[in-house]
Amino acid sequence: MSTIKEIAKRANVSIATVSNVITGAVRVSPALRERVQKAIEELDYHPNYVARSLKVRQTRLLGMIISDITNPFFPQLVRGAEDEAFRHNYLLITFNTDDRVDREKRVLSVLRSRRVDGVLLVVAPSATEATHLKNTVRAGVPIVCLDRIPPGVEVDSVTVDNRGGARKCIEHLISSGHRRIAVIAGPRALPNAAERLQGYREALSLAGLPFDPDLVFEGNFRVESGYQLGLRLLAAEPRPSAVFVCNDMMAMGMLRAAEEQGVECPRDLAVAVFDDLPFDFAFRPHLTAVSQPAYEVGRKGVELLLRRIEGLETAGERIRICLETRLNLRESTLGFKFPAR
Amino acid sequence: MSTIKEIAKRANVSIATVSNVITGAVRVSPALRERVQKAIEELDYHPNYVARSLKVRQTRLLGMIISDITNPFFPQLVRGAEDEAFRHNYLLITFNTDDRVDREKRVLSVLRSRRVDGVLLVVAPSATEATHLKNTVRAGVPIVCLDRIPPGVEVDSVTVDNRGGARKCIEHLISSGHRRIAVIAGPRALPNAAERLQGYREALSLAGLPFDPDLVFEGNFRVESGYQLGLRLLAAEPRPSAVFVCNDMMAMGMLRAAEEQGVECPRDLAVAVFDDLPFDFAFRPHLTAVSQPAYEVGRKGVELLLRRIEGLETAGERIRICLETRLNLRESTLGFKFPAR
DNA sequence: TTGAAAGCGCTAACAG
DNA sequence: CTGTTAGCGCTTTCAA
Repeated sequence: MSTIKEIAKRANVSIATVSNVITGAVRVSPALRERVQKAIEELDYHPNYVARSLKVRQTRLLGMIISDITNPFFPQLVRGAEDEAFRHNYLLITFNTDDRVDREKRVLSVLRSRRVDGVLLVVAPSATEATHLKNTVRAGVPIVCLDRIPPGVEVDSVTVDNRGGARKCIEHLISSGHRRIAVIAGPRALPNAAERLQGYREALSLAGLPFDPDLVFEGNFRVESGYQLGLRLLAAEPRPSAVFVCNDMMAMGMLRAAEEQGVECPRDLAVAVFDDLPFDFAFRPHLTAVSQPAYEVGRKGVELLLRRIEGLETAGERIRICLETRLNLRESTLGFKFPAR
Repeated sequence: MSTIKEIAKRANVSIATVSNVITGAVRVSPALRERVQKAIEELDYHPNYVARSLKVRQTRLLGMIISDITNPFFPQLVRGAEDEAFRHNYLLITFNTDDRVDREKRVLSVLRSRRVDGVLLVVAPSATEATHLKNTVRAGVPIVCLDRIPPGVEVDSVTVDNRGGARKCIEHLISSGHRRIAVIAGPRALPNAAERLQGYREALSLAGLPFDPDLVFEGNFRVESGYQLGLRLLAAEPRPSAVFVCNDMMAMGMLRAAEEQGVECPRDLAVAVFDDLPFDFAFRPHLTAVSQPAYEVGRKGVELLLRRIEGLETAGERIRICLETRLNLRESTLGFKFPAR
């Protein structure tokens, strides 16, 4: 690969001049500019961005840490971030932590060595305090948290209204006549899981319905736990007429459990889900779902991060953006009919 | 952020010694090593990998170019690549091209400037010759193509056996008694789409069945085209008893079309798909599908790429790895019953 | 405008 | 074993 020196020699100018035509920061006479451009063309020259990064102390690299790209919520998120980043000439380095804090720590350390200009982070749930996050922020690496807000750390974030989304959803079930509404919740250590459960309780309380702890089944957001809890839930006496499942993965497990037990949705059981799969229309039945603006979370996350990086936001003032959800009503709840008494 | 100089000063050693304890390449006495490590700890020092990259002419960065992370085939692919890369201390920079060649060109140029050590590429289909690929290879940047092999370029690749997978699938339909089997194919410009169609024809031919061009519907791998072609297909007279859809996205469109037209699968129509969605168990009906080892394609792609980078493979000899598919039989075809005559 | 030169933070001879 | 030093390829003063 050719270097700036070779271009300079071939074009008979100094390396400074080559640099000037490339960056465009300083005016260069048309004659020289043309000679330089010709040389660049002929040698298929691609300026060494590593050297540039070292010099200008800016890599235009962003780290993106998520839990698992294989979880259908994340591709949209990542795509939104990538599009926005690329638009501003930033590149994204992505990582999966599988929600493990040790992975997160290691990745963050790697990213600091790489001198990324900023980090987009979907935090791994963790009971212990987040010193690795604080260290990173203190070292001057801006972090924007997506989807989840880590407790006890002052950090910018873009999230969705989990509580409100869940509440709307439960209100729909209540107004459809349901009274015994079970919930398959996420791990309580995850703030947004907790918020969804809170929305559930809030809706009940607003409607004057009692909260029954026996109707709360706490899972871990994975398919398998949805399946196991689904089995337990279906065995409850009397069986709830509706379930609210707090994420898509668990919903799929739950649906499989129902199928196995010969419980038909929506005939025997209304099901509503937090998270709207992009492929819902291929499901039977189509699921009533709280839809999150995942693409927008990623896009806005980068937008905010870049403003931080460029110092456009007031230092010391954390920004929290919260996006709205939408409730999509479909047959998994609309198709349920209460038996005539 | 602190530098190697500051560590050296604090530990009272030369910067070379600091470098030596970090890289571990040269022996350092325990006393000095300890002092250095203490200094690193205290200053929360993270070696500047940018500077290192410049010096050693190696970034340990891999570019990964896919068409769209939002397409459910790719997350697995990317995950496999990322896991394998990270295991070897390489990082992945990912891009979406939406199958547009202009994007691909631009991305490749960016990656060359970034001095990535290698590129994993899912090529955008293109009629024109791939000079940008050739240039990149000629410049010494190893490329491994995944999933698709660009025609006319000598390049390593990891793909799956599209032809064989399709053939197995059609053979299953034939042995189930189907004779009028339609196919919703991918764009013929895409080699793997062409291969799937070829597998279809091969199976027919092997079974001594005639090939009917009217039963071939060429789409573009997107949901919408599956839907449109589905409508046309269902209107054919006499209606085929089975359809083979050449990717998951089109299958979903096709299923929607069937639902709208009141054609029930598998009662009225058997459906088989190339691509097995990870969420098939949530679908009704469960789909008979040709499953691709996407994770493995990504993983093996990185494995091969790293061997190239490290010069372990014979130069000038291109390597083509082709992975097997698996046919998963499910109710979308098994549930079909031929009417008694 | 153009060019000479210093230096970004690190590694790798090389000398001691 | 430890330290000195010359770059890696670029940007950016500063003088001319």
